[in-house]
Amino acid sequence: MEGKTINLSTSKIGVILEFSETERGSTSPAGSRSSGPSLGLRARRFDGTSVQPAAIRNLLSREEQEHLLQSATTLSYRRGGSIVFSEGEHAGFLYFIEEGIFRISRCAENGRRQILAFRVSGDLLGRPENGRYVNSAETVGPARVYRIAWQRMQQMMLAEPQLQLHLLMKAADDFRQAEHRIMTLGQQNTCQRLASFILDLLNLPELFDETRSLLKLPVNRFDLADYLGTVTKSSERAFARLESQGLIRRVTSRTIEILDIDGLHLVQREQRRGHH
Amino acid sequence: MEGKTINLSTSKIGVILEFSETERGSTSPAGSRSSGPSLGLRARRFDGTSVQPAAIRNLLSREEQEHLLQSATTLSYRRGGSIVFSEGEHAGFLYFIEEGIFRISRCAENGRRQILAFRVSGDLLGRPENGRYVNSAETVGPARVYRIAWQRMQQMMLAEPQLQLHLLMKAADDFRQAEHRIMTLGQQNTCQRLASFILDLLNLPELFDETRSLLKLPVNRFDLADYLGTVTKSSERAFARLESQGLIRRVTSRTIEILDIDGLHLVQREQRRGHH
DNA sequence: CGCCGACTTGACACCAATCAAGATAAGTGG
DNA sequence: CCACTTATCTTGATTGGTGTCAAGTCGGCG
Repeated sequence: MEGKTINLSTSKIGVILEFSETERGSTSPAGSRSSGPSLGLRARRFDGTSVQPAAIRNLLSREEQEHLLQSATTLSYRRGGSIVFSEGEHAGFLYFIEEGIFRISRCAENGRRQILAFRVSGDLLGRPENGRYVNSAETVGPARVYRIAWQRMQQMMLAEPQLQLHLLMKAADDFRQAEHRIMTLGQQNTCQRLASFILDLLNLPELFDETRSLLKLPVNRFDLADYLGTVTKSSERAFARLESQGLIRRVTSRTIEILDIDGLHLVQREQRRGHH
Repeated sequence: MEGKTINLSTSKIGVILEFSETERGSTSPAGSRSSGPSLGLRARRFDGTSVQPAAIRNLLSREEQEHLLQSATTLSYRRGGSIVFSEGEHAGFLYFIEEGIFRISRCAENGRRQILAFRVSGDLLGRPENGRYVNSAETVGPARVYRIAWQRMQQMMLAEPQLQLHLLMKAADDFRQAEHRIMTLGQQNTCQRLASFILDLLNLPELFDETRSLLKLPVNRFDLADYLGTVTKSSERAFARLESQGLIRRVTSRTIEILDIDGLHLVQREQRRGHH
């Protein structure tokens, strides 16, 4: 499960681990699983919020980043469904996403899984709570991260106030995204949530072929349902509804053609219950 | 609307403003309004998560806190429904809650209001996004805050890394609470959400008279519905259901008797759809 | 007393979850 | 290369939950 040494384009890293797919990535009774294409995501927001990525990424100078990365280890994941860390584990590391999509999930007391968020390049994984991870992180397709021990991280934060500020803004950033999700889950029905999800994905150039208006869905139906807070049947119905309204067209199960972006925005704005 | 000078127990502050109630606190078409009793909340988490408040509050030494507060202005609100700041305004200040409950809300594009969170003593209000507030903050009953200009705050953060760390942990704290809400809104039906809300409130000694098992609800039905992501009718139905199951008893509209805490926990754990 | 706001409830239509079962695609071994 | 297995995607029928509209009740206040 480890050993192969490769070069990371943005920095020189010591130890490199290479993960092969070892197990099913899902803790859900639904038995979710993800596998996707090779994705090279940019540091663009997953949700629709307008944040200048550069302003956040450039909080650290080139040298500081290099310095930070000298304490880091790179992990590569070949496939989707690989577990980065699991809910309840001792939180040893902070992870920086270099490439790929990750799903952040948590199991409710009744056993149902909720996908709290998807994370993309430039995002952080693994904030601890009382020394333990409270969420699980798994890959959705091939991915690469580098990680730093939290212990080391804390030392560096004390020495480098800028690094703290970086983390602060990242946390605030994730917080805004979480608020966005609260709005979606609190006010929109399944169909609207799906429309919101699609519109979010359109912001990722790696998934959206703008010339042909084709969107590649990075997740399967189980993951999608667990993200939208519903079941596969309902998300399926939502697809059917959007298609019947002529807003999208299902090409394959993982590819949809976007026919009417403005229409999708209108769906979002509707009152929760049909049309009034 | 201003002028009266009083003493703040924890520090000496220069300018003191006293707010009288000036307007309806709601931007919702539902026309929500809150008024409550005088509440002196401790720095205890609103939701059920276990966080050591002391560990967070004591990040700053007594002297540092005093120093921080010398740049602060205290605002007092006599009643609920007072606007601290509104969504879209220029974000001039960071607010520290000294006493009282606040609701954090945002208007969706369709005009519906969502209450994202309630905030209590020890929490922060007014994180900006691109220089503007993205949420509105209003009082829920009498309250007192002190505020510091963000410009001043940034200066002090550069000089005091510990202050940054304090804010970082606060942001992470709010983030955890937001994740908790995502779980609730994504997986639970209205009845379960109400049970969760009630269980959260039981942690606030100011609202829960443990000896008589009486809980004072700090919000009206409109606020409650906007918090649970539903309408008054449904939250009312949820009350009726919990009452018919013998878990609570409605004494007045703002007071309920808690009959079976364990039963409320069981309701939370149910599958979303009834009983299976 | 009568107004007014907030709380409560009923009737109805629609949405969503559950249980199933069929259809499609992908991977596997002969 | 084809038949088989397997996983995933898709689709009905039923039942219960939820939003909308509307009407009625309670309590405070002038």
